[in-house]
Amino acid sequence: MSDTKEKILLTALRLFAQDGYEAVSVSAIAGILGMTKGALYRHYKNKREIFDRIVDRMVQIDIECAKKHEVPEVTFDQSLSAYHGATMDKIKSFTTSQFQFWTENEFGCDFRKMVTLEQYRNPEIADLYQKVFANGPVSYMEDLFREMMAQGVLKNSNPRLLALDFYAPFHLLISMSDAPSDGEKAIDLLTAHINSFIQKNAPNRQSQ
Amino acid sequence: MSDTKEKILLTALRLFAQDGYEAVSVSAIAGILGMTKGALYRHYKNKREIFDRIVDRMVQIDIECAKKHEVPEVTFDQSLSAYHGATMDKIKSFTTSQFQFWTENEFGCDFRKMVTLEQYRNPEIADLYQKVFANGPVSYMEDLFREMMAQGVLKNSNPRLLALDFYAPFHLLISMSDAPSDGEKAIDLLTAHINSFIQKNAPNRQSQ
DNA sequence: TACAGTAGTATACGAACGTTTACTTGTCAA
DNA sequence: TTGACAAGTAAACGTTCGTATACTACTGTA
Repeated sequence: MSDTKEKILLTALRLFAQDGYEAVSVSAIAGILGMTKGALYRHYKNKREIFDRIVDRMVQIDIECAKKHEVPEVTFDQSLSAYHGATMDKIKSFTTSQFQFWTENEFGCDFRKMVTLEQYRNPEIADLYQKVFANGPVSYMEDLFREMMAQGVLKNSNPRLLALDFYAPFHLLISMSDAPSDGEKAIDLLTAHINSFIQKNAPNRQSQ
Repeated sequence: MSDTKEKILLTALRLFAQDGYEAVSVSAIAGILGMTKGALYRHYKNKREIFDRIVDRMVQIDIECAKKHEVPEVTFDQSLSAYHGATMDKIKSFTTSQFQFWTENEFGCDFRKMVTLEQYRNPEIADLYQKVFANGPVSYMEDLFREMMAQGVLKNSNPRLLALDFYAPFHLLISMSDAPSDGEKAIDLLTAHINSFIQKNAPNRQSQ
């Protein structure tokens, strides 16, 4: 059936991520797939629709991902320091899997680049960029950390500043992963950062 | 004399920063300046040359900036904690002035955006992006911190990790500053981050 | 077997692209 | 006063753009 439609979407995304929407021609997309641009219009009504379907796809992936990582409440009693460890482990595994998605998964990586390239000419994409890669994660972590502080599973400090300290290296290491040879693996630096963060911000032990 | 040539350069940069090089037409640049595109070719031999001259200009600004901020050696004896404070104050003022350049100065801000948009299709620009905004600053801070640790004016730890912790919020806050309304000012968060960083990483006092 | 629908090609459309050319000014020194 | 030069316009060049149309081949079903 519509295997072609999917190939068009992925090929277009790959090109949009490298050159930007405007710099990619419909002929180029079709050419890579060994067809003429006329055929492409059987599957999408115009070039813009391909872009929109890509964004739709990402939104759908994001919703599924959020559903999967919905924080299931820890119901049984634990000591604070164990709770800190458990929560932080969850944050750590979620963070590293997100990092791999944005740097190693083809769709994630290309989508991120495409959004990066379109953010300054398209206000909707600018919002999306902030929501997914900048303001959004910081505010999310800020709320999370504030709650953890209130519950005493995180050392008290400025939650927004702490969120910035936690998330910013994630953001920077993604950018650095776009360079061809990085020497040290970005993912190793990320886990080192998270481990150091966890250790530094554990609450003063009052049990165990 | 060549006031027009300068206006062309700045106008082109503004458009390149918003839409990307390919999406900007020569006619658009000329149109904004109230001239026809034919006139533009009196000043630049083609579109690409405008781009190259912009990069040249940035390189020149960078060289001048580096010359101005050449670290003049502190010659007179100081206690370690005072030395830490003095060095960190220098880093702090340099960092905030750099931040303002990339976010508030028109040339700096537009150039940053332009490089961001061109990094995935132009290997030279990719190198430039890494050198100026990612790998470069981290490696620079790493060397600086390593030296400071050796001199005992900074608490011992992993210098690369520390460089990441210091620089990443700078990098992220620049991205966040591109969003129209930020609520809290990015520059205030940056100085809060730096202050917190200085306080956390001061060496254990052994004098004063 | 006839036919409707799908997915493709080939081609054409007008517009816009980067670039070049021929021509018109204004300015200033010989 | 003349003439070279600098800086501009208007128009055209060949190409490519996104999109539309007419037509063809294949496929499954009535």
